[in-house]
Amino acid sequence: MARTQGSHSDITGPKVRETALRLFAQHGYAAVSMRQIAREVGVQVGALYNYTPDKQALLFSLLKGHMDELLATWEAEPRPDGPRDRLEAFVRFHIRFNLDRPEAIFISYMELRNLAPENFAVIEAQRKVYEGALEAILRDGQAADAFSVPDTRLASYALIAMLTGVNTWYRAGGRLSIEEVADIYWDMVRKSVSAG
Amino acid sequence: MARTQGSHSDITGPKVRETALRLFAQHGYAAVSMRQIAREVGVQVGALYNYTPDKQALLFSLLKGHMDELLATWEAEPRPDGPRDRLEAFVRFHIRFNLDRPEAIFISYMELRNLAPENFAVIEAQRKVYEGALEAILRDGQAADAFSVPDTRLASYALIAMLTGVNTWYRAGGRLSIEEVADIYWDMVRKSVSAG
DNA sequence: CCTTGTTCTGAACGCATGTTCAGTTAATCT
DNA sequence: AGATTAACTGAACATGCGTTCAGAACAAGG
Repeated sequence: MARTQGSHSDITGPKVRETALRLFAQHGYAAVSMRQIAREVGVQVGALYNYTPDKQALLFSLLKGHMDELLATWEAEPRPDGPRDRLEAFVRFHIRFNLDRPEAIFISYMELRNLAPENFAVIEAQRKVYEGALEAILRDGQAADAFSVPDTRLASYALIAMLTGVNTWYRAGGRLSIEEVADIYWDMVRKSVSAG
Repeated sequence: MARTQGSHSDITGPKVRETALRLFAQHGYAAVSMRQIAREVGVQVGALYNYTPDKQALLFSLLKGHMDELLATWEAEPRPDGPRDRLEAFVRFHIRFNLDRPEAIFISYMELRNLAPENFAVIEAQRKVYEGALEAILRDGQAADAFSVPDTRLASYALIAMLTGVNTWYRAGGRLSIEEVADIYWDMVRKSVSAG
């Protein structure tokens, strides 16, 4: 046997990526085999290599695609005036974006160490750009006396961790909507950087 | 060849655990082989099985030991009066404890999914006990009007994530001491649960 | 010194891994 | 309809995996 009925790269290609994303998120990159991905896609393992040069490139491509989307979406967001509203926009964007694609978020935090060094450097640089946006907001707010944040670098780490943590417990269909969650987190963030 | 000079279980045993902890933290459980552990310990792979029935038990033993220590140490901590001081004690304890053993903390968050289901249940229950202590503090503080935290469950998740995130960036010998870091985090936590 | 028990080696087991490739079939183009 | 290209199969490759075990070398106790 060989090429199967209805087979097409426009279908199989995305399917490979979706399946890999799901399995990597579920079991971890190292614990997932190419054969396992192939089985769930519905092809033989050799066929996967029409869509990725190797397993490592598949992981990198998923992470890179995710980071590109993150940065592009953030760039396209409306940019309110004033540090307070800007911070609120960041908080709500981050929570919404994260909860909309939990698997991609998950592997982009968990599988960094499974990236080859040169791939890691690329993703890490993109993450720094994104997190730098938050720190810039804090710095501006501090300079304008809108916030009380002596160490903006550290505060940005603290807030990012807090916001990203939402993915560890939130499940769609729970008792809170994404908007309600964002409200509560924004309230805590707002107070944490206030003069208090 | 067989038993080597100076070999003793009091030496090799801990060495196996330390090495496994370090390698699991560095590369992930699934990516580390028993042969790799053996090589760094300085024995042949078969010798490892004098110290663990299998690889899974080694991971579980490390996580279990860590959680036992966490709970025992927290129980032994002084328990100040009043929600405010109690929260401060928790924050400072958590940061200090985490920064003192970054590798154990790291794998206890990253390798949960590599635990067999029955092992996972044990660790998860212990973690709930620990995180429950934070939520209890928040609940008491809310009841006593010391805090303004409408959703104590969610707030406990948010704070735990924020505090645990310190391990992702803190490196010993950096520009801030552990005490200084704890001061800054406590300031943010205090404000985030205040009436603001 | 000799025995007993501990600790380790070296080799093997069966199986899974990532990757390659010649050959085959389906889809597409002329 | 025939030729060409795209998509996939099935099998193979070398390597690595977790685990087991008989036997050898060491340490400890009498």
